[in-house]
Amino acid sequence: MESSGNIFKSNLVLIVELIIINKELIENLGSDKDENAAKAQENKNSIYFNTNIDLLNINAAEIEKLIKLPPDASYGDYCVPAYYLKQNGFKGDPEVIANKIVDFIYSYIINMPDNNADDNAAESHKITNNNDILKNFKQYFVSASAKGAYINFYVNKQKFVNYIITEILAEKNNYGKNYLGKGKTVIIDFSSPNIAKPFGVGHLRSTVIGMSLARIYDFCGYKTVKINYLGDFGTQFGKLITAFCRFKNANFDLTEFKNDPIKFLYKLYVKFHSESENNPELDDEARLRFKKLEQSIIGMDDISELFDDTADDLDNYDNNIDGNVYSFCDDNFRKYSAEARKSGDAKEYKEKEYKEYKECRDKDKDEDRDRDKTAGQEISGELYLWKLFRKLSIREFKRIYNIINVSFDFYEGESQASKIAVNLVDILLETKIAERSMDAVIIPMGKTPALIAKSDGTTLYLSRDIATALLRFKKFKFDKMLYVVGSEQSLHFSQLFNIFKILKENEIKFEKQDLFFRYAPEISGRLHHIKFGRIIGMSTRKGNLVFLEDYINEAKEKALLKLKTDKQYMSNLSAADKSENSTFIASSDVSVSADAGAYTDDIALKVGVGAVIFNDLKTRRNVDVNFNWDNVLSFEGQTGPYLQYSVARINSLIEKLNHEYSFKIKIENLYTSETFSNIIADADKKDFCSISDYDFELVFQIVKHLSLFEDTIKDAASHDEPSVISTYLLDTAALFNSYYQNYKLMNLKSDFVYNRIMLLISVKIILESGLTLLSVPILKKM
RNA sequence: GCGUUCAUAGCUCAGAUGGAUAGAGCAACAGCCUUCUAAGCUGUGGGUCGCAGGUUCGAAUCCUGCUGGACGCACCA
Repeated sequence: MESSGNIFKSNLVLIVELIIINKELIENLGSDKDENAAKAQENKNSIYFNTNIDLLNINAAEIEKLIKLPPDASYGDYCVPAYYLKQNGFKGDPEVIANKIVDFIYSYIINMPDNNADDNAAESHKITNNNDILKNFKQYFVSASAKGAYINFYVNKQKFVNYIITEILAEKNNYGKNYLGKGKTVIIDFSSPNIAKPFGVGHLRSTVIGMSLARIYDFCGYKTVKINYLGDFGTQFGKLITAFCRFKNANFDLTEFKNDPIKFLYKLYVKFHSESENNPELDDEARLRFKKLEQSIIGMDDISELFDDTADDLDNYDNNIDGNVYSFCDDNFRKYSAEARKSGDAKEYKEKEYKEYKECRDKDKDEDRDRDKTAGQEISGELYLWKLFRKLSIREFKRIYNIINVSFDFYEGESQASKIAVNLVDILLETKIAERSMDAVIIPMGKTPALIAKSDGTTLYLSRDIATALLRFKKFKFDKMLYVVGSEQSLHFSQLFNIFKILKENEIKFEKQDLFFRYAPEISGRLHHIKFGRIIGMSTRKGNLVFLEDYINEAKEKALLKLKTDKQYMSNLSAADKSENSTFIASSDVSVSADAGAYTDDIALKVGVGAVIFNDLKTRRNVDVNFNWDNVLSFEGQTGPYLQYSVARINSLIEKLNHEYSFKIKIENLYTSETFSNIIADADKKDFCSISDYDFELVFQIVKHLSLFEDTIKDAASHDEPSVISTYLLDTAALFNSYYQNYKLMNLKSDFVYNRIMLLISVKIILESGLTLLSVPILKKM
């Protein structure tokens, strides 16, 4: 299915095609060679220029790029810079070209009387068709002018307004959708918080940018897969497990662990770091514990049960916390660790470690089924605790994501890939793509080689990422994969992408490998790092790290304060309490009987969330943002609440007008019913702009802006940049608010008001679509 | 030192294949709630687009150099 697109623009495309194909004629206009004009004068019904635009070997999308918007509405509604046409064979001074083209448009199109199709029907089918192009152009455009090097076109404003509004009412929340991604799959890897740490604002940007991109790609017809790649692996878990076991007898408060496990673990982690400064033995133990963890996982035949996110184990944890948790704290580990360190010099020690590690892995290859059957019972303390921390964290993350309208199709983790990563390292060594360097394994490239295995044989972030990409390609055959990760990891991703490029160059070496590894060369070119700048100066007012929830709560409190001091809001709220039929509450989220306090609370939360999310999406990704509490907590100007407020205002206005004029427009069914189908059916008769020129210039400006929504979406998708939509929505809201303030609708003639309600609904549809794409909550009332 | 990236109004930012007069919002100042929600609207002031060259008919945008900031540069993720 094709998007209907903007008929004004597509007609202009056809005319530009006509212009290009008649290049020679146009260049000769006014010269001796200009015989056409004379002939045209003699016989107005004949066409003396080439109208067979099918001869043109350029597709419409390319032509569309030649069409721009003038910087000022007084210059025209669309324009074509004449210097752009030089790439299509036009020569000479752009100003002269522009003037000649405008002459051409007047003499051959605008001033030419309409042909009867029959006159030329015998001549050629194509010409008949193209006469329609000319007729359409005259219908949709009223004039053209040359100003400097530009050819400016003016639309028939009345038709334009009617057309766009009808289009929006017909398509509703599908307006602006396109099919760029039809049949394609895109994976979006975002958020990626670390297990056992509170969800900090550090991960907020990735989360909101990723979620928005997912919605945008979906809007563009892609199949999107949202993946949360949890930081659930690496030495840090060795540290955490070490701390959990070591400090359990010291300042260990199990009640705290039970009540808020994530914050508790975070404290533990901080404590580990302060202790390890004076006690490096702790770091050694942590590394070993991580190694044991990785071995436990690699030793498993089927790791999928580890990633089953259902809550069963957690119920068990809640009930048996004392017995279970303690039983897995392994005191003997300290002895083991100390002995290991004593056994010989460092190099020998490392080799011993690596040998043990290999043995453990090879056991798995021997397919020792009996051993695997009992693996569950022999679960190591490290594995148990890791699993527990992981599940607790996911439970907590899901709670937070729910608040900010974020969801995932899959929760993955680095741990899932470690087994494959280990095999992969071996293959890369075998194929001589990788080599050993100072006991570690590297892939040489440029100035900084990529390190894919540590000298003790354990995997690294990079090797796990290679493996993960393989796993995902096997599963989804994605066309594109976006990693929404901060720009500080640019080197990591350029190495990752480089590795896949190298694998592609060495494709032939993979022919003998398992099918799985033969995917590797396919992946090159499909991966993209969607980087974003840091948030600078982010700290609480007291100077500590900020957790997302505290951040949202602060915004919510501010909104609550504002609501409670807002006389209008409070009087409406109390009126709603008194009257069951109140228009105020009838279409709101909460029933009349519900507690007004809870209702207010809900609004405040959504305003706070809107402010927080929008703040991260309003500027372009790549720039570092200076964090400033006053800016974030401001609800005025270019903010999320301003947009939410605009929607609420539209709702309120429509409701009042609806009631006042008894229109019976069922706005609450806007997206679900056949609403407006009658209007759309006789759109030609319907006129959304006449009656008066009271407000028409601004109405036209608004509608013109609404018509740009489609292009805005494409722009946002092609640059992976949600802020394009943010900027667009701010302009939309500003136009609406200006209209709202300057043109009062109450007390005007009824059909005029009716038409303007259709305009308001169109604005509402665009704002709501846009806010949805950004995951900013939409409020019916504020 | 090498690499990536950024520098536009007092502040936060738009300005995306080079193109018409560089735009918004905050803040400042002056107005607007006996008619639709003032989380709003109207107006004023405010810019040598970091600096210096270069390419071009034309540069905030592209190239080079410089200055200043951020980030990264092998066993962390």
